[in-house]
Amino acid sequence: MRISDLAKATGCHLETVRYYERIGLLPPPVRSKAGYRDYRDSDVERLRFVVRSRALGFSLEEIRSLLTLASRTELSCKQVDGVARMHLAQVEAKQRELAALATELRGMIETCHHDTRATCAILQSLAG
Amino acid sequence: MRISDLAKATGCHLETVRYYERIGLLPPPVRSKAGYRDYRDSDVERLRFVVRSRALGFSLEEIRSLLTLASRTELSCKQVDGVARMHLAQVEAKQRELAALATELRGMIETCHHDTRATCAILQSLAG
DNA sequence: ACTAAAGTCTGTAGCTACTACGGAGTCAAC
DNA sequence: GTTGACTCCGTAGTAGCTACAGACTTTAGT
Repeated sequence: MRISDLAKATGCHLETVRYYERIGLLPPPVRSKAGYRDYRDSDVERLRFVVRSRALGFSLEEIRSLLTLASRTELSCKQVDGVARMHLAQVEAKQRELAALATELRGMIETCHHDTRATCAILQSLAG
Repeated sequence: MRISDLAKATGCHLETVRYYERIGLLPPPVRSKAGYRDYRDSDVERLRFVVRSRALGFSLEEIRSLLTLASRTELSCKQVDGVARMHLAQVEAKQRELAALATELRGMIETCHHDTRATCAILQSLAG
């Protein structure tokens, strides 16, 4: 399977596949005589895992950890759970941050009387 | 006023001040004989505007626009309003995205029976 | 067999918004 | 005069890609 097939099978951008290999997130695949990358089904699985984890907002470092953890199937999944909970906590923190932002932005926008910029409530609010 | 004073007065990191100057967000200030930057009160105001806008999540390009708009005090603030509303819409979009993420993460975490990694619902969910 | 198009290779540079460094010069206090 | 704090500039690093350029290979069509 060539790199474009892998990309299609996973929904991952082709250049991103090479990037993931470069940073060691994907193992270097076998090469054809001409030097073309040749992927297996297991590579599709691994990259799917990465793509799905990225879609859930995990960082590449978190994904690296998850992949390492996943490889030892016989051990407890406590640490996996830990990574997921930690990430959820970060997402929730970001949610609170954005909620505060949105409230403030809405306040600013509502206060504006749509007059000239000299008296614009938005600009005044941004000025502090 | 020297750069560290400006930084203190605005809560902006010192190196960030130089960065903002380099990218043209702040005007190059007068220099002392020895080449040290010498800031005025108007620079404090402008940088405060930038810092506050950044805290509200505006991008540097949006801030650049806002600063340009703000300088023509006699004109309507319609465009200012537009920038703010656009930004709010982006924040709200991000909120929806994070809400979906959080829901999915919570589902994953709750489904996990805390057994071995081979049967871990989190890992299975990430695998697709 | 020949050609043209499509695919692949590597390495490098760009993006956002900073932050950190090295090595040199400057200023203020003791 | 010397120590320490400050400032200067230019460059490189961060995350997570994405986009080239220029060379090579494969594939499809004639």
